[in-house]
Amino acid sequence: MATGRNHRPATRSRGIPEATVARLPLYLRALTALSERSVPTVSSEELAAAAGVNSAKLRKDFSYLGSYGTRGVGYDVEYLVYQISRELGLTQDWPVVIVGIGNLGAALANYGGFASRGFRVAALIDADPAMAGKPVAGMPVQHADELEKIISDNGVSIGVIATPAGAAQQVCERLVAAGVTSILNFAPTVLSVPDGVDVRKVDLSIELQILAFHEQRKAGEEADAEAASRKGPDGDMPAVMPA
Amino acid sequence: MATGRNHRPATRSRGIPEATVARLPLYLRALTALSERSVPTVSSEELAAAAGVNSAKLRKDFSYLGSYGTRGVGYDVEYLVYQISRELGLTQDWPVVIVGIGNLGAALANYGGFASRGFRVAALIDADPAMAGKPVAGMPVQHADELEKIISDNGVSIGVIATPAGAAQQVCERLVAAGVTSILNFAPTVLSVPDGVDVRKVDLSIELQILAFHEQRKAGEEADAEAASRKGPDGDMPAVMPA
DNA sequence: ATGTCTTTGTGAACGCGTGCACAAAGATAG
DNA sequence: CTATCTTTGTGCACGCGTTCACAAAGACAT
Ligand SMILES: NC(=O)c1ccc[n+]([C@@H]2O[C@H](COP(=O)([O-])OP(=O)(O)OC[C@H]3O[C@@H](n4cnc5c(N)ncnc54)[C@H](O)[C@@H]3O)[C@@H](O)[C@H]2O)c1
Ligand SMILES: NC(=O)c1ccc[n+]([C@@H]2O[C@H](COP(=O)([O-])OP(=O)(O)OC[C@H]3O[C@@H](n4cnc5c(N)ncnc54)[C@H](O)[C@@H]3O)[C@@H](O)[C@H]2O)c1
Repeated sequence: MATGRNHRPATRSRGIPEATVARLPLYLRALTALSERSVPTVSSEELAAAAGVNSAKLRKDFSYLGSYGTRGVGYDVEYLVYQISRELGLTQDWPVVIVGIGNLGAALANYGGFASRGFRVAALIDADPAMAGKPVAGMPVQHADELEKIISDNGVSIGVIATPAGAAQQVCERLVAAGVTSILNFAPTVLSVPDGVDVRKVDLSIELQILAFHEQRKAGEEADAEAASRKGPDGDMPAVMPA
Repeated sequence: MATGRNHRPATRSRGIPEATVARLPLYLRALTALSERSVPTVSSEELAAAAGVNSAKLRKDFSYLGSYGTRGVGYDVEYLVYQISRELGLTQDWPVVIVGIGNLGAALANYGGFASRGFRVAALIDADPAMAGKPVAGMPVQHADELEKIISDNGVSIGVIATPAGAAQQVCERLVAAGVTSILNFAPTVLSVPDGVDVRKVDLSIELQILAFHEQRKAGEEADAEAASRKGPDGDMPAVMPA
């Protein structure tokens, strides 16, 4: 994702739409749960309910992968787990580095959900000399000076940034220069990267603000319903622009 | 967001599209940075670059809020900060509770970015009796038994779930029953909620899997380019379905 | 073998979001 | 006051994603 670009123009990789790719992990999680309960087959209706999506959407999503269902029966759970895993690239091992081992970075390092799929934390990296060598989640933190060597030695292509916002762009550039081509960014900044590098962001603050917007709207609608008969339809908005 | 529904059918609140709402916090962040540098006005082109979006998109987004720009000049930074803050509901105080004070919950509690906008951590809640009373981020953890009282006493309408996946749905139901109408979910589960309750999810595992997909595709394209002349266009896929 | 019944896979319609391109607005200079 | 120049606000077209609705496919019973 390059500077200022946040939607993929023609990246329907092998014809698989981006929106579908984003839902495959959801299906995979639901299927894994079924697999653990030894359920042999599942219908699109049942699986869709478990994944929290529309069944027509699920069938269309699967149709991009191929015809893996059996009409009148449904989908073979184990087979579908394998197919989706393969499509997502989870049949191979993905070494990941986490940069910035503070509150959040340490929590991520301790997170078990990493290893559960093919992701393996290859190294924890921090710029603070006091952190170097300290064990976090049973793994010694390495100094940022080693970044390039770590990436190269372990063949890391996915990096997680959990540094303060001010350091994120610089860390990003070092990661990319060292060979990382996918970045998961937790710092509240827009990252600029060259073409061919994917960036996904997780931003708590943005999520909360979106919730606040809808929350305010709900409160406003209640108030509107109450005050509807008293005033005009327009609540309170200065029509003129100051300054 | 009700069970299985993940896009808002007719929620263009006052005509503001959901996609626009999701970008407003991005603009707000860029504008705040400009404001701190005492920049008086900014053009759509400059602001769009700072926020990492297309300038036409930015102008269209702002047009949903009203005509706040001046042709030939641009937008007044301070005024726009105020308007967007107001639109997002950030001019008021939003008390938030965090449920599940483990690795992640503690990191969230320690996160400074919460208070920077109108969000205030009203309480930290955990089910573990050993946690009760223990200070985290300078605040005593309260036991889950107190959940309903805390929500009610503080007028909390936004809840953050950072419990294990198995507990999330149950915690969610208690939050909703107690009056919470917006939930930010970090647990890897699909939450079922009644109409009128918004759920947003943050899922590290899904983000990584999406990155892995594109990563695999990049690697595959390189391999394809290399092996293009040797084999047919279809790499390796069993055409038959087993079992 | 034939019929019934379930469920998939997909064609088609629709709506939303994006980005182009330009007319209108207003600032600024002469 | 007029001309020029910059930048906004938006009409329009296009493409993606979602959903409906149904024909085709196959399982299963008789
Ligand atoms: N804590 C949260 O819950 C939370 C939530 C959302 C977003 N964030 C964001 O995540 C980031 C980290 O948050 P945190 O609470 O862990 O902060 P923190 O201050 O606890 O940790 C940051 C760590 O990054 C290290 N660091 C600084 N510069 C570095 C560099 N150039 N290279 C390598 N390491 C470097 C620091 O030494 C420190 O250990 C911040 O950008 C924050 O805004 C945090
Ligand atoms: N740690 C991460 O980086 C990370 C990343 C992504 C997702 N997650 C998810 O976030 C959640 C929390 O992760 P974690 O690493 O902090 O786990 P954790 O086990 O460290 O913490 C979970 C906490 O929730 C508490 N809890 C359990 N049941 C509860 C209940 N019914 N009510 C209130 N509290 C309850 C536990 O006592 C514990 O303190 C998990 O669902 C995990 O999958 C974590």
